[in-house]
Amino acid sequence: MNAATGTKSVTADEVIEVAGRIVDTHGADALTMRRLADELGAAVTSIYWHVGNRDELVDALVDRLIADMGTLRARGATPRERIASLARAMRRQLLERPQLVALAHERARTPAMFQPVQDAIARELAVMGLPGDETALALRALQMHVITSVLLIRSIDRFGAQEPVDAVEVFEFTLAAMLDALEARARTA
Amino acid sequence: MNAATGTKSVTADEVIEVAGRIVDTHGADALTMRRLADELGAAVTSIYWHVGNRDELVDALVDRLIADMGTLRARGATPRERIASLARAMRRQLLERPQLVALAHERARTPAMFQPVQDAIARELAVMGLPGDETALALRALQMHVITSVLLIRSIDRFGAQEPVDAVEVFEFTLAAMLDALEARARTA
DNA sequence: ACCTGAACACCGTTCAAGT
DNA sequence: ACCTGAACACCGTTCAAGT
Repeated sequence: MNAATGTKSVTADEVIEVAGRIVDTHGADALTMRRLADELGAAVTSIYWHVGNRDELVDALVDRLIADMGTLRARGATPRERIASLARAMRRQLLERPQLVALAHERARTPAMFQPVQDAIARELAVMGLPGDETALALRALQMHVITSVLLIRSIDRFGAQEPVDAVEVFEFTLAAMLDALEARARTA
Repeated sequence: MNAATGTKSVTADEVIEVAGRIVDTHGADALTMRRLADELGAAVTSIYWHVGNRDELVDALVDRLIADMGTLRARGATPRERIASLARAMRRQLLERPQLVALAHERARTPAMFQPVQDAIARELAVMGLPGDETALALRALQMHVITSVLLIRSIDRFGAQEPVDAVEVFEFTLAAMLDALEARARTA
């Protein structure tokens, strides 16, 4: 507390937390320095002292998202089922904070977000018998599919069809198709 | 030409065209009313008279993109090859103006963009023998795949793998996997 | 019908000044 | 070390005033 002005003292962690709440509930555009200052009960300029400028603040937000991503565990007996379970778990986790995921994606931090599952999936692909030189492609395709289903979650329902299609159904259809293809590749190799 | 002020007269078409060039070459964020006015050689406020506000201007830009999308023709002998050719043609066309595609997507106009190919692909799916009640899902999945490959084009290369993977390769892998799955569904039905 | 500048309410950011 | 208000250069938009 600042005795002279009557305004609260603020920490960097506090700034980041409130900023994260604004992004989660009102979207990235709603994160303005003035609104943030208001909700913190501090002057706009004090934010700059703690976290640098808006760009660095968003970077800190993304860093925290990545750090918060707990290590996901594979479930199932076969490599196919274990890969599917990892993809679903990742998707579920990312869907809790889609706004922040979009921010992370814009800043090319998607790789970092996928790091926890990346190695686990690669291991399952090896068990499955996929040739080593096809692992990179498979990982990329799977990651694309997961991130897509999170980033495009809002639009998929109104994707211009006569009947509405469930987002999960689309996700599962393509995931199954990819796993079929990977198993086929492993079999012929 | 306005004789009194020496500034050029401007038409709505002109505004939209210059705005489109700014978006294509410098991105959507670069499209500010003041910059647009500068490049047009007119006052900021005259833009409002011709195209309404920024929001309506972007809508007009998207409308024009959709209108410009020529009807794409399928190539190949089999339904599978014809669907693949439509997906590739669509992708190629959208890749010419990725910034505008992103704008159209944000505004939920993706369905309209896909309208030209939507019907053509549905026809091929019917020839292939896919049950009618699975057509909507297949269309949605294919559209998701095409739009993804355009929207995520910038990030795919740095997607955090050891070796870089070609974007076209990822696109073709998943496309082939989906077509395999659809053919299998058609066969068992 | 068309174009204009002035004005308003927003942005992010810098900086000198406080304690 | 931490917080502040004033000021600057940007935004989009409105409006009364011109021709």
